[in-house]
Amino acid sequence: MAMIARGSLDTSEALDVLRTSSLTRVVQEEIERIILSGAYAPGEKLNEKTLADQLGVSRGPVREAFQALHVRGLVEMIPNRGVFVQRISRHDAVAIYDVRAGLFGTACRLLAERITTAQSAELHALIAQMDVAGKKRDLDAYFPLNIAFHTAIVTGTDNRILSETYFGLVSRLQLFRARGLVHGGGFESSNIEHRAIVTALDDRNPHAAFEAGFAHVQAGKARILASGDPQQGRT
Amino acid sequence: MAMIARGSLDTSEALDVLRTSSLTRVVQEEIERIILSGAYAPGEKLNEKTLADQLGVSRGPVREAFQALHVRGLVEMIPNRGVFVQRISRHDAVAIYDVRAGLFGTACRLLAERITTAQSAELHALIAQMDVAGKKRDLDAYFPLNIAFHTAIVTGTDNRILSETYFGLVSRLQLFRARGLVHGGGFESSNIEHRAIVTALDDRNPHAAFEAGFAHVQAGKARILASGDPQQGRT
DNA sequence: TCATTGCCAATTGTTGACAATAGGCAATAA
DNA sequence: TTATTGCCTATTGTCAACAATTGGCAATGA
Repeated sequence: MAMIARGSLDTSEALDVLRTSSLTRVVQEEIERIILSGAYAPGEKLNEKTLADQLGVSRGPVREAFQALHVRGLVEMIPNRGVFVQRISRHDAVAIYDVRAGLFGTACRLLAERITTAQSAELHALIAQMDVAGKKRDLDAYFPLNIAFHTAIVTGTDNRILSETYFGLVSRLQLFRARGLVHGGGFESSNIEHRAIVTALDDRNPHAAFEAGFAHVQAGKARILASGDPQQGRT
Repeated sequence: MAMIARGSLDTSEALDVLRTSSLTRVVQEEIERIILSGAYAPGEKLNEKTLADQLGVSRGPVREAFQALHVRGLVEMIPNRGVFVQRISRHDAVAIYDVRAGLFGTACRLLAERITTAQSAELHALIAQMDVAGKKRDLDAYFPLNIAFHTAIVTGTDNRILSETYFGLVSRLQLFRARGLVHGGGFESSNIEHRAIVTALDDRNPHAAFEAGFAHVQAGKARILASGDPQQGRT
C-alpha cells in the first residue's frame, strides 16, 4: 500500500481521488455528463436498468446518484414513475437567472474587498482577449473566455459555498438551451459590462461591484430570453 | 380510486403527499430532523444499520437519503468509513453567512420591485410585534418573529430557487450552534435594521433594499461570531 | 516498554431477488 | 365505433445476503 507510486508526481492527487471516489460518485458524475451533453432531452425518462447496464453497475448506485442529482436540480423524480431530466420553463429560467445575478453580484462585492493585483491582471487579460475575439466575431473563442472571466471572479472570492451554489445554477441553466450572445451585438455590450465590473473591483468599491455584476447577469438573461422561444419546459 | 375522500377538504393536498411521498423522502426528512435537533453532534457518526432499524426500514432508503443530505450540506461522507454530521468551522460559517447575506439582499432587491401593500403591512406588523418582544427582552417571542420576517421577505419574491437555496443555507447554519442575539443589544439594532429594510421596500428602491438586507445579515453574522467561540468544527 | 504484525469483528459497498405499482393492449359490451 | 374492464409486461421500490474494507486488539519481538 505504501509503495504505490512513490515516485509519482501526483501521489497526493491520487490519494484525493481515492478519498472521494466511490462508485456512486463516479456514476453521478457520469450521468450528469450524459444529461448536460444533451443526450437526453429535458423531460425524457432515465431508465434505471438501462443506465446501470450502460455503466456496468447494478441499480443501487444509480438510484443513489439520482438522489444527489435531484437535489442538485438536474432531474425530477416521480414516485413509482421514475426519473426524468429536469425541465426548465421560461419562468424557471428567469428565477434561476435572478438568483445567479444576486450570487454573481455578491461574488463581485466580496472580491472587491480582497482582490489582489494578480487577480486584477488576470481579469484585464481576459477582457483584452475577449475584445480580440469580439472584433473577429469569433464565438468559439469568446465563449470559453467569457466563462473563464466569470469563473475567475467567483472562485476568486475563495468561498466554496458561493462557488458550489453558483456553478450549480449554471449547470441548471444549461438545461435551458437557447444560446444568447448568438446574434451580434451581444459581444460589445457584454464586454463593456465586464470592464465596468473590473473597474469597480480595481476601485475596491463593493457597492459598485455588486451593481455591475448583478446588472451583467441580468443583461445576459435578457439576451437569452430575447433570442428564441424554446419549446421545451412548458411547466 | 375515484371515490376516495370525495367530500374531503384536502383531497388535492392528500394527492400532493402521495405524489411526493416515497420512503426515501420520509427517511431523509426524518434524518434531517434528527440532525438539526442536535441529537447527534457535528462530526458524530451516523450508522446506517442503527438508523435503518430505528426507522424500521432497510439500509437502502437510508443510503439514498444520505446522498441527498450530503448534497444539501448536512452530512459529510467518507468512502468506506461512513457518514458523519457535517462539521461547520468558523471559516465555513463566515462563508455561509456571506452567501446568505447576498441572497437575502437579493431577495430584498427583487421584492422591492414587486411588493404589494399586503406584504408591506405584514412586515410592518411583524416589526411592531418584535418591538414589543424586544422591550420585554423576551427572546422566545422575538426569535420566531424574526424568522417569520425573513421568511416573509424571501418567499415574497415568489422565486422557488431563491427560497430553497436560502433556507438550505439557514439549515446548514443551524449546525453552527452559538446563538447570537443572546446578549441584549441585539434586539434594538436588529429591529432597527428591519425598519431600514422595509423603508427601502416601501420606497421601491432595489438598490437600498439590497444594501439594507445584505447589511442586516452581515450584522447578524458579526453578532453570532462575537458571542462565544464554539469548540466544534475545528476543520 | 513500545512498535509492529496479523487476526477478527463491525461496518460499508454492491449485488441480485422479490414485491408492488403503472401503463399498454386486447377482449368485451353498449 | 367507442368506452370500459381486466390481464400482462415493464419498471420501480425494498430488502436481505454476500463481498470488501476498516479499525481495534492481542500476540510477537526488539
